[in-house]
Order: sequence, then structure tokens, then C-alpha cells
Amino acid sequence: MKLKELAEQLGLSQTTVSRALNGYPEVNEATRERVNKAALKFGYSANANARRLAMGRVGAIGIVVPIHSSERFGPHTSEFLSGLAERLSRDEIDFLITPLINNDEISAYRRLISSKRVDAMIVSHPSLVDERVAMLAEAQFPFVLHGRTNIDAPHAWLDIDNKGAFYQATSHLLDLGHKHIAMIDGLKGFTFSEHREEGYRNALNERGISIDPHFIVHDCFSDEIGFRETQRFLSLKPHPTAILAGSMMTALGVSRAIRAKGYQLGKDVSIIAHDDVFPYLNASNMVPAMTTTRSSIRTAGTRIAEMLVRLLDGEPPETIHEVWPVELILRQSSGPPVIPAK
Amino acid sequence: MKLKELAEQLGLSQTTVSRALNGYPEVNEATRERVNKAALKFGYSANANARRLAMGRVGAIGIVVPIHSSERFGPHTSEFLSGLAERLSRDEIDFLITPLINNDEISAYRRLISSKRVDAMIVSHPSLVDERVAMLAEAQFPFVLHGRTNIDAPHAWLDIDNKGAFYQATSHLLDLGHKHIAMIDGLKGFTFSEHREEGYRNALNERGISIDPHFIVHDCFSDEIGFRETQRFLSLKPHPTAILAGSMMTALGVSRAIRAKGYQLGKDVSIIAHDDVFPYLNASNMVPAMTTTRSSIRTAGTRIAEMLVRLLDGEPPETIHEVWPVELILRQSSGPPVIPAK
DNA sequence: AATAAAATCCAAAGCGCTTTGGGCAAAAGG
DNA sequence: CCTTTTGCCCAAAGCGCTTTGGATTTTATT
Repeated sequence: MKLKELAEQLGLSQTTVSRALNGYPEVNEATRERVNKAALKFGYSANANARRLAMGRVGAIGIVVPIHSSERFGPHTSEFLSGLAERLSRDEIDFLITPLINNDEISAYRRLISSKRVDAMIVSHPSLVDERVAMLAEAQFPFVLHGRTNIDAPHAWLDIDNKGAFYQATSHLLDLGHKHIAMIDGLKGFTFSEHREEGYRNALNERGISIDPHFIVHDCFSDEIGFRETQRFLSLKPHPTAILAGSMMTALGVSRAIRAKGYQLGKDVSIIAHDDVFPYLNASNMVPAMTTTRSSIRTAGTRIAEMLVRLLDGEPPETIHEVWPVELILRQSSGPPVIPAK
Repeated sequence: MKLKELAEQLGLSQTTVSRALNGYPEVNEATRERVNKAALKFGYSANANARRLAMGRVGAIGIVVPIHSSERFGPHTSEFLSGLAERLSRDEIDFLITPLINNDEISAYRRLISSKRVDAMIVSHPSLVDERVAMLAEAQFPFVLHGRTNIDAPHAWLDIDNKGAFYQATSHLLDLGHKHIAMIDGLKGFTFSEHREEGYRNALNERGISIDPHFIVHDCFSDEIGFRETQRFLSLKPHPTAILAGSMMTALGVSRAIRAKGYQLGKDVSIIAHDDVFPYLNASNMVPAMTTTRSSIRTAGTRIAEMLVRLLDGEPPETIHEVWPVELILRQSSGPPVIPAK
């Protein structure tokens, strides 16, 4: 059923029916009701493509997800999308996921813009100098960045205080007496990884502790990496007495490696993980309960959706940005180091 | 830049430019090349909405994801989507995620159909009698079902052999000598949960072992549920000496509860988990390595995308369906039960 | 009661693309 | 040399909606 037919059924013009359906004021309330009822009855719903073509607005936002690279469609992404969805569904905005094929991000974003399939975009995982941000800002295409970049162009963004989080966590371990602290960070180049490393380094430098390059590793967040790298850490002499894990997935592997070596978690080796808050993986339920720096990536998604709506409502991007503090939650996986009997 | 302008630039008609761009044969190769070059140069890319309106085809498929209910946007969904994306990106099909707001699934699907935003749909997590399938089939809208349902209408689907998987796993435990086997299954009502339970029951019945209703629980897949339910199991007398876990997330919690109780995994209490193959959570890397029934949900996604393409190419839905066998992979988390000294 | 203002509704013009049905040249066939 | 085919290109008609600019009716104002 199309608009024309519905209009004929009702003995009204397309104009009036369209206006009634879209809530325009120049139509009698009684008429509007009649139209709405008929629409419901016949299951009419406007052809989205015609509508978009006519209006020049889409009602969808775009996200480019790499499907082959390391940052692929993992649990972080899906939690984040969940958060987005929670807010966007209220405005009936849906989202278009464009899988990135040949890793040519820029041209994927370009196509998405020029094909007019989305009203705005979300870009994630920025690097320190992110060319996507530069490009989108220059093209004046609305977007919100999840994370931060040093690109100067005005743009909306939300990030958590990664530096502060890892500074806090490292300082806490230092307070406990640890001298050898290792870190499994995210991939080099991403802002969040760099910020985390900065926080870690600052804390160590502040106490005059030199940084052992063997104690810091950059890789994806996975159980496997956590396991493998911790095995490596523990075979070093001296080995770290505390390990910072970039994600809960990593932390799982780290924990296992520690246990497998016969060490006791939170005693022989401490661990602090960054917790993005996955509903199916609860830090406080672990044994021992895991000390974490916590920040819900889902909540961030919801907030970013909110920002996006504001952006689409015409608010200038340069006024939209937030840094969220990250709380350090002390639990049982971190404790004072055991001083080896000399 | 729009088609008309591009055509003017080239001194050609819109028709010819359109045909050149879309690979129609009635245009000179030299002309085509000239057009392609110009398009690239001016960064032209057809307005997707106009294109869709004219063609009646969208180039996108739809997925409705519940965001509040239990089956929300979790790691299973994201892995599955990854798989889909891998195949669909080849045909430049992107996907539209429609968040489900008020849990009125049917009307969400209806709207998606009548608004012509997608060419086809994927439906997941079917129940034994799934009304979405009934509705879509009746509306003759193309879709592929991930899972199985008893609805009679012709439709395309792909499912794994959940019944066989859990029959195998349970039988294996019985072979090892276990008499008390518990199971943490998915939510009641979903076909996969029912099939798994069926496999489990069949194996037990075959050996004449009566089924203790306390040993079987239906819930979401999460670390927390695994932990909590296993604690409950282990407080029973007699307690199960083996536990089947519905997912790797569940298995993490189960393992922890077993260890927390002071039992040894694979010795005092065995565990077999169903592994959907998450890249960041590897069963064979666990300690002890986890015995699993394995079937990659990502690969299933890719295959379903393939089926979808066939469907869109006109293949009749009733000829498209597959059941994938599931392999039982023996590792160290399952062993013979320890006979308690009487 | 006559006029101005407001409330309703409508016809028709786009939105930017694809595609139908020809048209005109050059090549092929007789 | 004339006709037929083939190759290449074009003008114009939709696709189904929104929206502009007017027309018509109803209500308010003097």
C-alpha cells in the first residue's frame, strides 16, 4: 500500500495524508485521527527511500567496522553498540553497519558520506592523529568521536580518562610496595593505548622507578594474549609482582597464567584490570574478586548517542565534548608484594 | 555532485553515465572508462536513496536486536554479525540494525518490511513455534533463520546439531563413569535450549539414569550465572560430578565456582562447555584445557550470508537449509569421576 | 452583513536516480 | 549501392514521498 492508495481510500489528497501522518499542524485533529487509524488498519508505512529522497534526511547513522583487523567486531564494539541503540531507538534512528573490506578506511567513510545513506557517523578507536576525523571535519559531516585525537578541527567527542585510570592503578600498586609492574596495553598508535601508557609511565617516573621495556607490551585484548604474555613476564628475572591488564578478556588469561605457574593471585602476583563492564563477565564475582579501573563502555555509547542527537539538532560540534573520570575499585586481586626471602 | 552535473561535465546524457557506472553493456568501453575516471575525480557516488527508490532494491539486510531482553546484543550476536559482514561486504551489502524497543517483535519486523528499508532479513534465536517466521513466510519476505523452528511455512535456515552435541557430550561423561551430570542450558522456549536438553535427556534415558530436575537449569549465558548455579549444584547431596555449560562465558563461572570450592577441575568435577569460538576466549588455552562441543558461530554467520545472497538471487527458500554437525573435542576438563571412599 | 483572518485542504513540482523505447550513425549483408 | 543489423547514445517517464503556493471554507472582527 502506498500513500496515493491510502489517500484515495480516505478520499483525501496525498498532501493531507502525508501531513497528518507527519504531525504537521495544518490538518484537522479529527482528520488526523482518521488517517492514523486507516494507516494502522492497512499496515501502511511510508517507503523509507522515497521519504529520504524527498526529505534529504535519512534517520540512520553509520558505523564503519573493520572485520579483519585486530579491532574487529568484538565484545567492546557490541557493548558499545548496545549502548548506542538504547538511546537511538527512542528517536527511531537505526544504524547502518558498513563492514570495512580492504582496510581503506578513508574511502569507506567517503562513500558513506557521498551516498547519503546516513545522517551522521560514529567513529571509534582514534589514533593520536586521526585522518578520519580530519576528513570528516573538513567535509563538515556530523559525527561524534568515541575517544580523543589531537586533530585540531572542531568536532564532538567523548573519552574516558585513560591516563588518569592507569596512573591511579599504577600509583596504587606502587603504594602497596610493588617495584616491578608490567602492563599489557592495547595496540600502539591508538590514543587510548598511548594515554594508558602515559599514565603508567608518569606514575613510575614520579617515584623514580625506571621503566623496563620488557614489562610493557602492546597487543589486542584477548584471553590468549593475556596468558601468553604473562607466561613470558613470569619467566623474566626479576619477574613483575603486579600486572596491569587492558581488558577483562586479557585479565582472564593473565589470571590463568599466574595460577598455572603456581602463584597465588593478589598475593604473589597482583593484577589490576581495566573493566569495560560486560554484563556477562563480572569483576566482583571473580575469585579473587578483581581490582579494576572501571568505566562502562555501554553507558558511553548511550551518552554518545545523546550527543549525536544534539549535533543533529544543530548544536555546534565544538561545544560537545566530555572526559569521563574512571574509578579505581579495590578488590582482592591486588595486594602488597611478597618480599622474597633473600 | 549529482548525476546530472557529472553528465554535463562529460557532455553525455544521464542515461549513458548511469549505464557506464553500473556496468551495462550498451556503452562503449572507452566512454565507460572516461566516465569512471571522472566519477572518481569528482568523488561522485550515487545518492543511495534515489537509487533505491528507482530500483526498488536496497542493498541492505535487516536485523532486529532486542536491547533490553536477555538475549540482547552480546558476544554471540557480535561474532555472528562479524561472520555475516565478512560475506556481505563482498557484495557491498550492508546491514541495518534495528533496536527493538518495546519488545513487540512482530510489529518491528512488520515496519521493517513495509518501510522497504531492507531487501531481506536475518532472524535469530527462534522458539519452537516462532511467530516471526510464520509472519515473514506468509508475507513472502526473504529471510534466513539462524536456528530452527517447527513452523511449517517454507523458509531458509541453518542450524547446528544442538541435540547431537549435547547427546555426545553427555554420553561421553556417562562413558567416563559419571552418574550425576548437571546442565546449565539456555533460556526455556528457544529451540536450541530445547534441543540441547533433549540431547542430554536422551543420553541419560538410554542408560537408564533418572533425571534430577535440580540438576538442570535454564538461564542466560553469563559468567555470573555459571558461578552462582554451580555453587548451588555443589551444595547439593549428592552433588554433580560433571557439568555441562551452555557457553564459554558460563564455563568461566562454572570453573571458578569449582575451584573456589577447593575441587579440582577435570578431576573432582568435570566440565564440558559449548564453544561458539570467540577469538578472544580460547578453550584450548584454558587451564586445564576445556573439553568442548565446538561450532563457530562466526562461520555460521558467513554461511547464512551466503544463503541470503542465493535467496535474493531467486533460489526458492525451501531448498535452502543445513544442519551442521558439532564436534566434541576432548581436552583436560573432563575425566572419570573420583569415587568417594565410602 | 461585510470583510479580514485563520483553518483546511489540494494540485503539482521536485528529490536524484534507473530504465524504457527510440534515434542515428557505422558496420555487415545482399 | 541499398537494406539490415549492431553499437552507442539520448529524452523522458517513472519510483513514492515531501513541500510549496494557492484555493476554498470556516471563524473572528468591525
